[in-house]
Amino acid sequence: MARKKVKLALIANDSARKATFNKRKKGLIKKVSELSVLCGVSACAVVYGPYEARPIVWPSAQDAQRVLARLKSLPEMEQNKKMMNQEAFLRQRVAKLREQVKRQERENREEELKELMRRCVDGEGWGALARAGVEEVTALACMLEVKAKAVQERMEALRRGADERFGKEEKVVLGEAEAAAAVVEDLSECQ
Amino acid sequence: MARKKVKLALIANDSARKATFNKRKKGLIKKVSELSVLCGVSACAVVYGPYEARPIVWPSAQDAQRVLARLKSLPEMEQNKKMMNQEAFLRQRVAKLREQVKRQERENREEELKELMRRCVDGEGWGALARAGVEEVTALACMLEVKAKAVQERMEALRRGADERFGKEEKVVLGEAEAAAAVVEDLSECQ
DNA sequence: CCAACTATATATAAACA
DNA sequence: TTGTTTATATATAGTTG
Repeated sequence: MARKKVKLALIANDSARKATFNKRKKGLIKKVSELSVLCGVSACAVVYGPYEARPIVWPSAQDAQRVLARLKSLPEMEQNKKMMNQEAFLRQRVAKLREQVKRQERENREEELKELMRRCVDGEGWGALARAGVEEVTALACMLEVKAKAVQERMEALRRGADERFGKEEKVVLGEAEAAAAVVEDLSECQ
Repeated sequence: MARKKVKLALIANDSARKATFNKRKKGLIKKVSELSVLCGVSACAVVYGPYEARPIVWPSAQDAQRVLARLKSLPEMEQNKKMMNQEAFLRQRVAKLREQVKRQERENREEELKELMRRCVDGEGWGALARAGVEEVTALACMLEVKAKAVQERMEALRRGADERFGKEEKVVLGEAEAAAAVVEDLSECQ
């Protein structure tokens, strides 16, 4: 950020990397503390340096421990169970959706639509729509609308069913499980 | 840090504080990720916002858990010294990653649609929609609606033009080409 | 390697849209 | 209010001693 723009990649030169590390670590801590003070929020940062055995932590270990406690409070079994339940539930709904969509089919126009689609994905691209006759394209538009509506309605019904099926408490727990999962995923970049 | 130097204290004005929070949260996450990449170190940040139920975490929950586990193994005295506000850091990371995923999905939407269409016309039939994931089908529905609308609008404009200019074949063809282009463009409205 | 010193790159507070 | 733009304040890469 000075004298020259630095490419966002591991700094090859060893001493340069260390120097940058120390400078930026300091700046980062400052930023965190400023955010915390200016906005009155709880915030923390942890940096495991390759040059230090222990991580630099700001502002306190208590916050980190609280986070850990929250994550731990979600039994993994519970999480997996509920996630599986949800997945199975969704699968079931998807199966119903398939039938619904099938019912919407109108055999006569099916082949027309398929033919147009075939042209769209087979070299011609979307321009195939323009090259098709006006009536054909109009029919396609109509069919697409019908199909889209059917799919969306099915999706909504799916969501309503999910809401009924899962009680409030369960939903909260589920949300927490998701949050936990998200948290777990997002930390993957930390060494 | 601009226009005027800000005193390091809680920002009294509520909206100003919120604005600053969002700006600095973003900047902090960027700094953390840069430090991590440039120096090849593990680092994370957690920000508990007063505006969000869950903390912003960077870079991922897995790393956070590892970091937290490591911190736990440290004597408490040590912890207090080195701990940073991890939860907020982690929250930020999650938000950032989600944005990236969103952007990527948006870019790929066109291809996904074509792939789905390909499956529909290549043996699987409409059941391909059902076998696709819920999110995929929902996105498809959105795209179909947008495309259908674009096509119909173009067709109407085309007909109006045709009524005015009796059988100018060339003009009509040109209009249809425009319609094709419009259809492609309008996908940006999806999610 | 550290500290200090610029020249630039970034971040961002206010002003605007 | 949310998103841009602008003018400054900060952060920091490369340099020097």
